[in-house]
Amino acid sequence: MRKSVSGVLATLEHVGGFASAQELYQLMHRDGAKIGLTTVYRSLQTLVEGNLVDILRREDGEAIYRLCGENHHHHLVCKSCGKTVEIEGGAIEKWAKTIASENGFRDVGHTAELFGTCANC
Amino acid sequence: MRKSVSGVLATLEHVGGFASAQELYQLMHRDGAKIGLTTVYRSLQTLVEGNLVDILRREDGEAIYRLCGENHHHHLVCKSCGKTVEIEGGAIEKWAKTIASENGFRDVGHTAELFGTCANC
DNA sequence: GTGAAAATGACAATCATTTTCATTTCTGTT
DNA sequence: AACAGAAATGAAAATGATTGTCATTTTCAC
Ligand SMILES: [Zn+2]
Ligand SMILES: [Zn+2]
Ligand SMILES: [Zn+2]
Ligand SMILES: [Zn+2]
Repeated sequence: MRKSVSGVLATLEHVGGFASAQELYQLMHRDGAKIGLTTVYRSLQTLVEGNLVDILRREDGEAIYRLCGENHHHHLVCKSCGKTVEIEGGAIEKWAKTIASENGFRDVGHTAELFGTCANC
Repeated sequence: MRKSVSGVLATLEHVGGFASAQELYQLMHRDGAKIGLTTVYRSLQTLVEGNLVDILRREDGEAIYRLCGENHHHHLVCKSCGKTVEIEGGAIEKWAKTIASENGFRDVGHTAELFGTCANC
């Protein structure tokens, strides 16, 4: 694996959760890495193509990345105050698998997010 | 309701499924409507705030809109050839409601999409 | 009719992402 | 080592959706 790619991968491991390309770029620079923003984008693309990293979207459309195989969960987000609860998605995982096999699909991933108004709002 | 807002709403009804702001703007112009792109965005924002319209994201991050309460379904998309299957999401609807009430959330909506490789690819 | 307030739209600004392209680094060959 | 060609890099420009600005128009209550 290219040095730039493994550097981005290491940074993603270090943050633990989600991070955008811009955030990763800033983090790497704060740690003294000499990598360009373009290369961060290219490395992320490589990692996504190699199924090492998942890509999802923030609510504003910005792409965020996370390691595959990590503690997989979903989110329940309050539209008003932003409060976020991490959700175990067992039921959804099962559903995704069922639907996939019913339709002859392989290597099926999924996104699922819940959003509403929390008790305080 | 403002004229511009109901115009956007009508266009969204007419297309039936998902549409981006830019697409709606073009459609409305093709039909002779004199509405600015800015107002299309503002009307969509109003509709989303009024819970008349849902907002999701295309894979490239572009925002797409659809009427709430319409024949609600999810998608199973082939990453390779783009083949798309519409999915009845009964199990997900139930899951969303359960999670929401367990966490004291109200007015909970959700997004859920499946993506993989179809039998032909 | 008057004037305040809301709505509109042209245009500019913003911001993530992609493209371009010149330069640097790598890799194998003589 | 010297060389050539390929791959990788990054700075800067281009792109494209979305948002902000602000002068003008429309609406509405009095
Ligand atoms: Zn809240
Ligand atoms: Zn899941
Ligand atoms: Zn396919
Ligand atoms: Zn659903």
